[in-house]
Order: sequence, then C-alpha cells, then structure tokens
Amino acid sequence: MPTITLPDGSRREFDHPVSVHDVAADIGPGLAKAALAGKVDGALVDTSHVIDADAELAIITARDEEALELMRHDAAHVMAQAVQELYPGTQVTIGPAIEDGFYYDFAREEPFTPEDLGKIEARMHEIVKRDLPLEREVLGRDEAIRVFGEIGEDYKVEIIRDIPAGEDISVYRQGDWFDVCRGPHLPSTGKLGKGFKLMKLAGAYWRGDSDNAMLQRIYGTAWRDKKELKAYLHRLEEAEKRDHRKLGKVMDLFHTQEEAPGMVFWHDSGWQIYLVIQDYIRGMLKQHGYQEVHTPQVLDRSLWEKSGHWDKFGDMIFTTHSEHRDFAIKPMNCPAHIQIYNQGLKSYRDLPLRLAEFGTCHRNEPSGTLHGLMRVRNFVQDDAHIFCSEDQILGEVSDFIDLLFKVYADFGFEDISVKLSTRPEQRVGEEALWDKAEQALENALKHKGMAFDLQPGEGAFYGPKIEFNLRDCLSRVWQLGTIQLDFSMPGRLGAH
RNA sequence: GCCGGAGUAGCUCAGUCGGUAGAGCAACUGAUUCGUAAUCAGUAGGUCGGGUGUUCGAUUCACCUCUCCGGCACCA
Repeated sequence: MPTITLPDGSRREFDHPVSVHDVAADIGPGLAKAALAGKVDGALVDTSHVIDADAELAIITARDEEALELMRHDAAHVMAQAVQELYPGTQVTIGPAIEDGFYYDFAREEPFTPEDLGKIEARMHEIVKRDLPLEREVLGRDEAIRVFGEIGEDYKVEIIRDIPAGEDISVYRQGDWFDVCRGPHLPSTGKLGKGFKLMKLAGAYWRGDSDNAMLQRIYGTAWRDKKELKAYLHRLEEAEKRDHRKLGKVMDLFHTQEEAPGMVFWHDSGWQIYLVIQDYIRGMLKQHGYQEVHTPQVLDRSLWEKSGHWDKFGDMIFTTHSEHRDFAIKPMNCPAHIQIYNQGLKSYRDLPLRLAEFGTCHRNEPSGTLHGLMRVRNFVQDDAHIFCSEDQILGEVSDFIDLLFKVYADFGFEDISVKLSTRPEQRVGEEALWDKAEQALENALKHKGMAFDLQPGEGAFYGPKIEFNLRDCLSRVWQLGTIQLDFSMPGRLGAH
C-alpha cells in the first residue's frame, strides 16, 4: 500500500490507494481546498489522480509556478466553452497555455468581432462562477472518434486519429462541455478566479500550415489573481511606450511612407545614432581581424542561379534589366564576397580570410511580415564571411561567438537564446557535407559550454546555422546574429 | 501572402443614420515673465489613403486598390 513522501521529506502511509486530494485532506482541510493539482514523481496530475504505489508527491497550490500554467490551460477550456455556448456551430481545435496566457483556435465561418471578445469574456466569468468540476475520463479510440464525430467536431476527430495507438485518449468534462485533452486540469472552473482577460483576435493556420484552412485564434492572458493581471497590463502599457516605432516618430529619428514599404527614411538624429553604432561595429571587426570590403548592389542573375538563391528565393529578389540582361538587386552578400576570394591565387597561408561588409541588401519580403526597423525590405547587413580550412572551424566559430556576445553585452542584451538549426527539406549539397557541417557547429557550441535548443529542419538551404535570438520590449523574439557553415556555396561559385 | 482591425489638421483622436468636417496638444501672432507636462487671447492649418461606381450631391454607401496595426505562414 502506498507510502507518500512529501517535499519536506515526511512520509505518510495509507492502507488503500489515495487521490492527491485525499492526501491533501489528510494533511489539512485548508490545503485540501487550496490544492489545484499534484506532482507525482515529477509529473503533474489532477487532484483526482489516484496513487496506488509508493511515490513522491507535491501538492500544487496557487503559489506554485506550475499552477499558473494549469490555470492558463483551464482558461483556454473555459473560453472554448463560452464560445461554443454563445456561438453554436463553432468547432474547437487546439488551445494551449502559452507565455503570459493562452489561446484557442476556433473554426467558424463568420469572423469574431472585437465586440465579441467582451461577450465571451463575460460568459467566461459566468462559467467560473458556476464552479463546474473538471472530470477526467478515458475513452477508447473508436468511441472518442464516434463521440466527437457525432457533435460535428471534425478537427477533434483528426486530432484523435493522430494520437499514437498506445496512448490513452482522455477527455475533460466541465458541465455539459468537454474536450479531448491530455490534462492535467484544475479541480473546478471556480479555481480559475478572475485574473484573466481576452486580448486579441488573430488568424492562424490549422496545424501551422499555410496550405490548410485558416482558423480564428483568440488570445487571452491569465494570472493568479486580478492584482497580477493588472500588473501585467501595466507592464504591457509601459513596454508599448518603448516601442521603437513610436520612439522613432516622437524623437524624429526615422520614418517610412507608402511609396517605399519596408524601407526607412533616416532623419538626422536617427542617422547620427546609426553612424555611431556602425563605427562601433567597424572598430570591433577591425580589432578581430576582419577586412572590410564593399561590393556591388546589382549583380547578374547568373550568379544567383549558380548559388541556388534564384531557385529558392526568386520571387523575393528585386530585379532590374538592362541591355537584354537580368540583374538582381542583391538580397545578400555571400556570392559577392566569394568573388573577392576568387580574385588571384589563394594559398592555405591566406586562411582564415575574414571579409566583412556593411552590405546593403534588398529583399521583397511578404507584405504581412514588415515591422518597423525589425523586418524591412531594404537593410544593411553587418555581414562577414570567413574562408578557412576545416581544422580552423572550431576556433573561428568560437571566436565569432565571443565577439557576438561582447557586442550584445555592450548593448545591454542579456536574454539571448541560442538555437542550432539543421538541414531543411529543400537544400543543396551532399548529405555527408551536411553531417560534417552540423557536427562542426554542434562541437563548437559544446566547446563553448553553451546551452542551445535544436531546431531540426530550420537551417539555411546551403548549410546549418547557429541562431542568436533576442527579445524586444514587447517580448517578441527576433533572430539577430547567425553563424552559418557552408561547404556548398564556395564550390558552386568556383572557390576552392 | 492569409485572417481580422485601421487609415480624418504636424501628433493623438472625435464625427457625419449621404448635404464638402471638429477637439486637445504642437505651430504662428499678441499680451503675460508667471511657469518647467498644460498662463491668457487670437490666427492659421485638412481635395477625411488612392481609384471606380451608386446618387442631384459621398469623407460618410458599394466594389477595387495601397499602406499601417495585431496575429499566422514565411524569413538566404
């Protein structure tokens, strides 16, 4: 019969299987009431979860970090219930907890309006007030498909079909409403409290694939209580004041206008700042053994065909024509730097050759992606290419990472996440070269003792990359620096 | 590109159930020398993003288009 070990090391013995709630009640009625979930041997479970063997148990209450995630997930369920009560015929799809809140994606012909958000939120508060117990049930696959098929939840049926054969299909019920969900959840809707708010409407593709239908996503934020919610909303307001687009206007730094979407008109004050930063970077590069070069902005199409960019990014390359020739306004500098390397004979003694350029590039980015100075169609890449031998890779990558972190530190960036992005589906180069390149980058990261996430399939078409992502004041993540290892491009452009 | 929202004075925004538009701040002029986010009085400033249609008449309605905002997809 189970012996339960609590976080403080104390043990409680039971002569029968007990639920998390039972254990909490055994400790005290106050805790029983406050219990939101349990953590059994490290895994989060419902308070109704029954323990029948010896285990370590922590009772999760509103004070625990884990509670917040559960509340957010519950908020998504409560929102889905509210939506389906108010707008019959709407199908539910998925609704996870995310940073600061939650969202749920709905399939419905008619678009939700901003006014609807208020109604949905009001109904959510009502559902919280009903304090419906959340009950977990496990269904057989066929039964689950039948149940959700009968109520017309096609997306849920698709989700259920994709759950691996061996796994339980759990359904959480709150009142008349239920959803397929892995859980765990709070004991009842009342535990959600009042610290939530619906924030925005958005479109989102089913399963994140632009070939699929577009669903309607509703984002919300959720906190332990009203006070935390208020504090969060206040932080948001403060962050919005620091939005660089707003500052750019107020401080007369730069502007953009309709005639040049995604391209920046720098005003005097802004340009002075720009130049100071550029001078700083130039100094750093010089100090770290880079040569500064400058290459043409218009290059014959053939160069881009050889490099593979024409195939991969043809529709995003600005072009121009003259005397029966097609030219590309350069979208990147790599091929141009290889032309410099190709000039004259190169000996191994010249390696590593580090070429840097403040390279003006143009890319016809999709209209929906443009964003202030962060995503533009005309920009200057602080770009460099290092030509080196294989045994120099480790040292060069390491040195580059040091340089990059020095620069970020000088600008006060601290929250930097590192990702290793590996071979994408559409790519050039042989598998053996990809193996070698991915391995080399991974080695360098390990050599630096750096924590990183793997992003399979997210590499560039010619090589894997290490990405350095930073957050803006609104907590949005942007890719800043990258280091890419390319065994293919030089060969394609005649460098040896 | 896709879904939704928005584009009205330099800025932030209100408004017209169709009869050519207003507020605050800024600007300018004059008074005040007091203030340190807003002293008083006055003046000026907009083909209401662009196009087409309906109409006697459109900024207001319809359609198209551009740009921006929030997401999604994309991101060399």
